[in-house]
This record gives sequence, C-alpha cells and structure tokens, in this order.
Amino acid sequence: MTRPRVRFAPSPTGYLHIGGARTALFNWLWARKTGGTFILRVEDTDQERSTDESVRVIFDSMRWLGLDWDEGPHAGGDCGPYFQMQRLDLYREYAEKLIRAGAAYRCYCTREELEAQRNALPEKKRAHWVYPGTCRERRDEPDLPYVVRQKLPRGGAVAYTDLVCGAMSTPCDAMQDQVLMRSNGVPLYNFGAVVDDVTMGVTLVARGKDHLINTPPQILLYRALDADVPQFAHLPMMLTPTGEKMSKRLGDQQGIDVPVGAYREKGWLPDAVLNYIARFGWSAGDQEIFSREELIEKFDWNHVGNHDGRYDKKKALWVSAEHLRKRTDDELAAMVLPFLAKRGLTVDAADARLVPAVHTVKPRASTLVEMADAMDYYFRDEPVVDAKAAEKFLTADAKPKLAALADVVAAVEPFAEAEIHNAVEAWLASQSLEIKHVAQPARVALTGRSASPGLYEVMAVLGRDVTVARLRKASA
RNA sequence: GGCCCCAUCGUCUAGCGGUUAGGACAUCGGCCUCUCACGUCGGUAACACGGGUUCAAUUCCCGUUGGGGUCACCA
Repeated sequence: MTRPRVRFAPSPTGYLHIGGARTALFNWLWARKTGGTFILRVEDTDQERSTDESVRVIFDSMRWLGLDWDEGPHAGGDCGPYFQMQRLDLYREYAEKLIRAGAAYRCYCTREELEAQRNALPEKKRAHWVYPGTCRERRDEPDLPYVVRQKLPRGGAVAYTDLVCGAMSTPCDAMQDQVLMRSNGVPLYNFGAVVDDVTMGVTLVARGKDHLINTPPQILLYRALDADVPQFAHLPMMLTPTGEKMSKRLGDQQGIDVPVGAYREKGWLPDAVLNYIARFGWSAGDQEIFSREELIEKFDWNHVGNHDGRYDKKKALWVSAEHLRKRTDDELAAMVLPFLAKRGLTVDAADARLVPAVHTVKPRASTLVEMADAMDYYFRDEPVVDAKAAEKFLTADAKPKLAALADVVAAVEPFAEAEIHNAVEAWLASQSLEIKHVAQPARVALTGRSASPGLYEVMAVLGRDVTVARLRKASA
C-alpha cells in the first residue's frame, strides 16, 4: 500500500477553531503514524470573507500546536500552489473536462431568474426548491455569463464506505445539479476540493461530519474525472456544552474557548490541547493522558466513534493540569515567565526563587496563567491583599502572634523549609499554641490570600528578609 | 420541513450476543492536612422507548422518540 496523503484545508475566514484543530490533528496523526504526507491547503475562494490575517492566524495556531505540514505554504511540495486562488487555471481546465465528459454543463440562468422561480413557490415550499435543470440539455453557447453545474445522473445512488460511519448510500435524486464554478471563474467548495484532492494525490479525506452531505456529489466528480476515489473519514462533531454547533459566539456565551489562540493565551500546553481533542471522539482503552508520541503510536480509525459529543470544560482543564504536572519545574519556570510578565512581573530567568516557586504552585494550577497567578506574591514587592482575608485573619488577636513568629523565623539558620518547620513547631509548643492558631494570619501576611502552598515552603521561597518583613508589617 | 447521521452514567467513552455494564472528568463522602490544591480510599450515577430475530440482547433488524448536521454563484 502506498503511503497515505492526507490534508487539512481550512478556509481563512477567521480563527482556527478547536474543532478545525481536531480535524487537522486526526489527519496529522495518521500521516505521522503511517509515514504519509500531511498537506496544508488554503481554501480561499470565498473572496468576501477570506483575509490574509486569517491565513496568518491559522498558520500560527497550527505551528503552535506543532501540527507541521509536509506540503503547503512555506513548506513547498510538488503539487502547489497551495492556495486555491492561485490554481484558477486548473479548475477551468477540469471544468472543461467535466463538460466534455458530460458530467457538467454551462448554465446561463441568472440569479434573478432563479430567485424569481423560487419566490413563485408558496412560502412553505421555498426551502425545497431545487434547480430545475433548465440548461441541462442546452446545446448553444451564447456569449453570456454562465456558471458550470454538475450534471447528476438520473436515478441510482452513490455508495461508499466511510472509515468512521461505515456503509453509506445516497440516492442521486437527493442531490441537485450544484454549481461547480461561479460565473467569475472561481470554483465552489465541492469542486475546488475535488480538483485539488485529485491533483494533490490525496488518498484519505478526513473532515468533520458536517461534510457528510458533500461526499456523494464529490464522489461522482471523481468518477467523472476518472480519478481514484479517496477514502473518507467523517469525524463526529464537537458540539458546545449545550449541544450546538461550535462557534465563537456560542463559545463565549457558554464559557468555552473556541479559537485555538485562546488556549495559547490562557497558558495551555499545546500537547494538552492535542490530548483533549484527540480523546474527544477517539479512545485507546482506559488511557486518558497521552503524549504527542503516544497519540501517534496509538491512533487508529477503528476507535474513532461516530456520534457527536459536547465539549466539557472541566475535563479539558483537568487534561491541561495533568500535562502541566508532567513537566519538570525547570521547564515550567521557563514557560511561566511570559505569563508573569503579562501581570507586570519581570522576573529574571536566573532568579533563585523562580524554580522553587514553580514547585510550590505546580499541583495547584491547571494552566500557566493560573500558575502565574499563584506565583504573584512571590515576586511582587508587596502582596496584593485580599480584603476579606485580611479582615478575617489579621485580627487584633493575631497580630502579636505574627510579631512573635517573625522573631522566631528571623533566627532560623539555614533558612530552609525543614529548619523553618522545626523552629516554628518548637516555638508553638513552647507557647502552647497550635499551627492552626497562626497559620491563616501568617498566610494572609505572606501571600495576601487565604489559600496558598504550605506556609513553610512559601517562607523558604520568599527568603528570610521578605518573610520577616511581611510578618512584621502585618503585625503592626 | 426534505434529506443525512447518531443514541451506554451529567460529560468524554469501553463494550463488538452470555459482563456484578469497565474507565476518566464532574459530583458526594472518608483519609491526609496550617488553607487551597495534589494524592489516596470509597459512594451515587447509564444501556431512550416499543416491537421483532435468538436458547440468550446494551450488542443484530424495524419503528417511535430525542439530538445533531445539511439544504448558497459559503466552506
């Protein structure tokens, strides 16, 4: 069997969204697993909505996710160009081919005429209007603008086996003579995609299930072109938490991130994003957490489910947290730096507090943004004090204890977690106190918050001077 | 509405005729504990419904219901 050639073909009309990333991922995984080729093609034939900015954003997101393409823009390849608007001649050529083969015809009906026909129908029936085939058998070639329409066979059905959905069959009468080429010579999706997939030698088309309906007419096109029909794999839809088609608008409404860029900004690791979307609609036994390599190793079409699912924010965050915890403190330190900077904390990569600080917050963060937040008080001159916490714990009763604690801590040598622990324990015992009597006030004094890593580890990271100063200040 | 697809805990899923229907997230308890987490132990929780086929259906078939997708000179 020849090496698979798969592709991801976004249209640059906005961000790369999480569902699109999933489609790209499944294609990429298959290519990487089989030693095949992953092609990136830009379907920019919608001139109204396509923008260069979107192209840039999509490439950015793909690179960030680490979904590298073997052929496509910036990567080269023998089947370029990889922007559809640069392949217009090719589409014209193939349109002619189809006309000669009797699988397409020129249609001179104007939009106005068609619109009028549709409007002549009773309100209820308008949705069912289909092109009546007016120009189907037309022989003359008037000097008028025309579109190229697909000439569907009468009767019969198109059958194929989908890698995910199984045996599929659609009667030809359920389709219509769709427009292949606009009057301005720019192809529509169903035509451009087929011509490109043929000329790029694509062997497997994996895309969202929303394309299921496009497949039968496309197969007819492959046949008319006398080209090999690729395999198809239609991925179940990733829907919003309430079960609707994903969109930026609904995502915002329901508190989930749809653009891939949002995950980057929120401090997700690319591998975590990949893990979540891979596991969505696909499984490998009981395993939940996968490295990129494991994904490649274990991915297969057999275990891709065929029913749509809903995005689960909490599980997604859990996956994110798991990936964070797999990284070493050093790695995380380097990664969290930009997120600290975003909060105005310029920390030197060599700062001795950095890695220990990361260590203390690692089990408490799901994203790098959360991690940076949890580290805030380590690097700010004065902790940002939560008013409620201060009111509750920095009481008149607590202040003398904090002053005493400051004195105890000031004398600890060396100033390390275990030593601090021992010294404080000894002092508590001598005062007939328990840690719970001073822990929360001290925590607020040191971090400004009522929740934080363990007191002694916080002290050790802060260092003696800062610890003592903060305790004294709070006791004043 | 037509056409197409789908249907196991709240969510993601395992299951591919015979299982105490498994795992994960979430949730609820216990433990750990200076708070919050992490960790750990345990609990609640599902085969949409109705017909068939079969010695036997979550599993196969049909219908109902429900959900989703799609009906452009968008992709």
